[in-house]
Amino acid sequence: MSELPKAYEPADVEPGLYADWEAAGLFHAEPDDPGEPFSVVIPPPNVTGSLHVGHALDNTIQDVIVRRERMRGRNAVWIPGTDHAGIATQTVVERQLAAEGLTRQQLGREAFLARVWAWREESGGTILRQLRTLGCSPDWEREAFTFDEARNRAVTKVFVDWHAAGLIYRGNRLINWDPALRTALSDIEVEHREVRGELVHFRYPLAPVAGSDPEEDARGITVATTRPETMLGDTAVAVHPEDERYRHLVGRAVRHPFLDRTFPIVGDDYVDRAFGTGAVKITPAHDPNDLALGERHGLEVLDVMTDDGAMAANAGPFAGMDRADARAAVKAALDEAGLLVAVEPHLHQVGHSSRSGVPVEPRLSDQWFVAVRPLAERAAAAVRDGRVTFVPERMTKPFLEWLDGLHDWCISRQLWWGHRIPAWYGPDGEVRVQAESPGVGWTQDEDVLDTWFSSQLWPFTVFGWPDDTPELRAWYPTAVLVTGYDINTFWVARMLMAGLWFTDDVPFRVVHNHGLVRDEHGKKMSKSFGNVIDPLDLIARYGADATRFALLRSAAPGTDVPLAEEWVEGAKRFVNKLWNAARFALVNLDGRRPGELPPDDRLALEDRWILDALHRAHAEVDAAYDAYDWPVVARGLYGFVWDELADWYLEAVKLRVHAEDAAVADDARAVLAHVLEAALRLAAPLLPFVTEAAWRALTGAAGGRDSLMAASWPTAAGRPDAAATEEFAAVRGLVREVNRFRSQLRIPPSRRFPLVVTAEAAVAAVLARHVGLVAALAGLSDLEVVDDLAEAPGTSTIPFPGGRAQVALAGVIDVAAELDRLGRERDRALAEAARVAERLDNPSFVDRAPADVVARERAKRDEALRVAEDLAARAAALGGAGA
RNA sequence: GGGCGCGUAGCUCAGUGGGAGAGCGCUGCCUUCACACGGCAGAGGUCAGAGGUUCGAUACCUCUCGCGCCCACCA
Repeated sequence: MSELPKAYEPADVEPGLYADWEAAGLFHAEPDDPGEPFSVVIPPPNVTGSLHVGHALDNTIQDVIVRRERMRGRNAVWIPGTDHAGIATQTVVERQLAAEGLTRQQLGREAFLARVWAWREESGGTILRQLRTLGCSPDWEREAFTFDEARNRAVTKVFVDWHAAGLIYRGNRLINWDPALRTALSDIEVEHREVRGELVHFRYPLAPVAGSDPEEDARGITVATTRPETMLGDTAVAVHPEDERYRHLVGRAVRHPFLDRTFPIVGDDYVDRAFGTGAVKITPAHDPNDLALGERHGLEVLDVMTDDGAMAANAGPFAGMDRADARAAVKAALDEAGLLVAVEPHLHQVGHSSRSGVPVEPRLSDQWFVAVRPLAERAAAAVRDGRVTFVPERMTKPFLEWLDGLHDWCISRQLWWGHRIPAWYGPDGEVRVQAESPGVGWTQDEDVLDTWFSSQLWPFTVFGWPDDTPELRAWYPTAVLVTGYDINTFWVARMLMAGLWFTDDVPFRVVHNHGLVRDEHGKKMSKSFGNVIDPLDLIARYGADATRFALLRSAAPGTDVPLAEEWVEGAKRFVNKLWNAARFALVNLDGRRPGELPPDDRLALEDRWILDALHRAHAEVDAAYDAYDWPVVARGLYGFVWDELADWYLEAVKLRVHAEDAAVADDARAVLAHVLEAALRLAAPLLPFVTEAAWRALTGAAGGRDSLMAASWPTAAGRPDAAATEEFAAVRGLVREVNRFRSQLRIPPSRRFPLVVTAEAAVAAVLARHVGLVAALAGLSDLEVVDDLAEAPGTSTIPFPGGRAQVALAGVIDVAAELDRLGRERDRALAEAARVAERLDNPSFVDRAPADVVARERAKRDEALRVAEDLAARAAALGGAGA
């Protein structure tokens, strides 16, 4: 009879619903649609990518936010798109070429780019398609790409404008060079890794001067270095000017042992006298500190390496060697020349390219830079005055500190795939920065821009900037940026800087940082470790809802997200539970649709209680949604649906929906329909598929625009009723106690039996009002409530808010087990009483603690003592009976 | 070197200045008319350690130990 299958099968439901939503245009928004504008832009994934579990988390969060805002009546839009990902994409296509035995140089720039575009056309949409299976609801009609025509126009404008403002300049500066990729990198593309290296001590002989001591000259000066190969580019030795050991040598020169040149010993207080030998070899071309020192002393700058990290022609006998080989060769040559003094192991941090993994080479190079100071200051101000806030808040401080220490940003890359730099070089060496070529004879800069240069403009270029569009006016600034904390520096900071500069507004009001998805033991997922979880696989086996739920359940803001496949399985069970709650409703509602609640005087205790529980769950879940506190959202929904709605309310309401009295049944159905429907709405953003399927069945909605997606967000779903909850707790307490007996006595749930409960007046009154309910829930054939608390063997005392009751059970119980239990409970009660009594004996407590706390403690002590007495008496009685 | 986070049940984690919790796992019983992707019952914790504040600390402060992350141009 049921229209719904017994078990929820996501694969049968999800694709159809998604297609229906999309066809109905439910993802699409126009700037002049009704409602307060609300927007989110996707952190554009690399076109090369496919959906990994981190994307799944990031996009689930965005989807949940956007879906809820739509339901709240906002004119919400979520902009999808991809990033051209300069280095990553170029590498992928180069690898394909390599498989064909080709290089990009062989192809030439134009042909190579054509090839990348072709590849992008073919497989660039993969990840966005995969987002659909996850249930994501961006406005697909607004898809953008960081390297399309519109974005290119914006990038060029930004470059030209910043150049005109003096914020972009070309300079010969020390940059991070990736010798494998043969391009410059920015500082944040360098990862510092600890490396076991060597500190090599060697001597530079002094160049003799008139009157110098030949012995001292030969002994020279000993320096220490982790990079012996750079000595080929040394142009000075530096000592601390007040170092007694070396002061007399300042002004002398040393002779290079392998190259025909000499260079000076200089005094500079940059030198740390305590480190190494107190004398430092200076290589201005390959070390930032050395360069700074070199500038102070007018030193020569000798770049001794080539683009691919080999020693250059000026490296004498070492020319042509790879820098790693040169390191060993120089060391050997020093040893042979008798100049090697000592080699000691040395642990230190070495910068590696985050793109290719090879050690970065600091090199002096002609590159384009963004002068970040003025931009960073504006960004920091926006954070400090609260125009932008971070969730969680603790991300703020490191962000500000990072902005504070920011160096100029090297934005030129020696690649082909990317936005071309709009700088033109004239025949006479003149440089012009402008969108179009100045004319014949001018050639454009060969380099492209750092990928992040275009990504930083994303929140406004997706809305058509630099044009003044309706989209930009309606949806900018965006509401919240959802991203992992790991790219706050790469991306978030730069969007903030660019956004403030060009739009005079923040690009987003909230930065919501989530963590990284890890395995269930907090380990990073990696292919080599074999602990990678594929979200598409999870979706295929457990469904999108379960995958979303499992992710968000652990996704506390800013905290890494542990995930195990079993947990997704658990989430699926929850989805199935919700489904079956809907099935139950469907078969019992007898065609009734959710609508008005019956008047208060026709509500049963369980109705009033579940409405109170709904009220509390609604408040909790709503607040958690607002706070981006996903675990609390998930727990709140889970607890309400499973523990309260399914385990108690549905059981309780069965009595009445099956009642002969049609009016009674109808009232029960009304509440059931209302509560279930409200729960579906509250869960809809997180579990869009199962809730939609259930909601359609429940409401008879036709689909299309008649969708839960387009339904309104509950505002006052439940109603507070603390008294009902307290009264229902008495019912629950008694039912649980009976269940305990049943379990202990191994009485099957199907077997019904009569029960007599003796209780103190207050409790008896409550229970007497609900004998039918208790009997139904506890599976009793008959329930008698006696207003006279009696002590009897084989009974169980149940404390209730207003007093106690005792359950007397017919039949034989396991005396030994019961005595054991009574003993333990009595010990517990006595320990509790003793602890509370101790507290009450303390005059300071009685004086200083609030009166209600003291009163509660007194009651607690008395109750514990009484319970202990009861337990003792019952144990005695039971012992007597059993003897 | 600087900054941040975390140590609570076997595992993953909530939590609060006055009653130690959840999910999974584990044990026992149950084919109860929404669900065996289920129901009921149960076992299991010196809340890392020390000191301080307080009438009272798992919670607030300090320190110690352990784990993790980010940032950083000391050769």
